[in-house]
Amino acid sequence: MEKKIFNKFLKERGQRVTKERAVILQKTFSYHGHFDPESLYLRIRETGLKASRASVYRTLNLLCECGLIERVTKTERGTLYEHTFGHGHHDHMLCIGCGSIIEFYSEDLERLQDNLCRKQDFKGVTHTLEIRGYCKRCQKNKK
Amino acid sequence: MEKKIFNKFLKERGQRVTKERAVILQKTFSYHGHFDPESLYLRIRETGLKASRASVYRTLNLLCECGLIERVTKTERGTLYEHTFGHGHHDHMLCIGCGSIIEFYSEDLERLQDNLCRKQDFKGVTHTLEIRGYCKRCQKNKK
DNA sequence: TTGAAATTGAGAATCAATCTCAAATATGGA
DNA sequence: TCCATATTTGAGATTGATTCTCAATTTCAA
Ligand SMILES: [Mn+2]
Ligand SMILES: [Mn+2]
Ligand SMILES: [Zn+2]
Ligand SMILES: [Zn+2]
Repeated sequence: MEKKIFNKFLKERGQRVTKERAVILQKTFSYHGHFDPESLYLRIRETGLKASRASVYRTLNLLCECGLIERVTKTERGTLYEHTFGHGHHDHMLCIGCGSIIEFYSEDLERLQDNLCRKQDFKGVTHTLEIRGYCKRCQKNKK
Repeated sequence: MEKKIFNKFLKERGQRVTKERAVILQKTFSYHGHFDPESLYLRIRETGLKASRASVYRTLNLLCECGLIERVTKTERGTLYEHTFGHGHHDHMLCIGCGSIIEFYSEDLERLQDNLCRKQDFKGVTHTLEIRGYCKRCQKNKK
C-alpha cells in the first residue's frame, strides 16, 4: 500500500522506481516506533540488502515530502523519524529525565491549531508539538 | 535585571561570573527577535568586545538552563534562539515558502496542553509548537 | 533494444557544535 | 591586598550528522 503511494509520488515527479528506494521504504515501515537514519542503514545491511547511506538520507527526504513519514524531532544526536501512514498523526511528550517518549493525540488540539492558523491567514501543512518535562516514574524518583 | 537572574543562577551552581558571560548575556538581550550563535558571536566582535565561539555556545546553553532564553527551532542551518525574559512565551508558524516566522500566543492552547499532560501524569516544563505551512503572501504567489 | 536522463555509492566536503588543555581569571579566605 | 585553587577561557582540533561529487550503473519510454 505505502509502496503504491510512493511509486505514484515518484512517477508524478518524473523520478524513478529503483531497487534501493524499494528496500529503504520497506525497512522504514519495518519500524513500529521512532528510528534514525543510521540504524535504518544498519538494519538494511544486516538483512543482506543493499543501499548506501547517501541513498538512505536521500530517500528519507523523499518519503517526508511524500507524506509517508515525518521528522519527529531534531536532537543534538541527529534526526528521529516515524512513519505516519497507517499510524495516525500524533504529538509527543519527551521526558527530560529518562528520554522516554509518550505519544498522544487530541482532536481539540488539532481543531484549536486550525483556528489559530485561520486567524493569521496562515495555511498550516504540518506541525510538531513537543512537550518536554518529567514522566510519571521520573517524578517519583526525584522525591 | 536579567543580569541579576543570571548571576544568581551561576552562584547557586558554584559557577563564576566572568566578563565573557556578561558580554554574551548583554548582546543576547540586544536582539529583539530570533538569532543564531554565529551572528551573536559576530555582533560581539563588531562592538570590539571579546568572547570566543566556544564561550558563546557554552553560555547560550547556560542561559537556556537558566530559563532566560529558549531554543526556537533547530534547522539544517543551525539553532535559533530568542530571549523569553521580558517577552512572554509564544509559539511559531514557519512559512515553508519564504522562511518568515509568525509568533502567536493562545491561552486556550496553553490550558489545553496542561490538561493533556495531566491526563498522562506528565509534568510539563517547556514545549515547542511549530506549525509549518504557507504565509498569506506565499499563498497568493502560488496562484 | 536503445539512449537520454536519473540514480547510485564511496568517499570527500561541509558545518554546527563540542572538546582539549595550557594559560588566564574569579573568588573566598588569610 | 595577596594567595591558593577551582573554574573558565580560547585557538584550534575533533566529532558527527548530513550533503555533495562524479564516474559508473540503472531505469524506462519509445
Ligand atoms: Mn511518534
Ligand atoms: Mn519567537
Ligand atoms: Zn522519565
Ligand atoms: Zn511565506
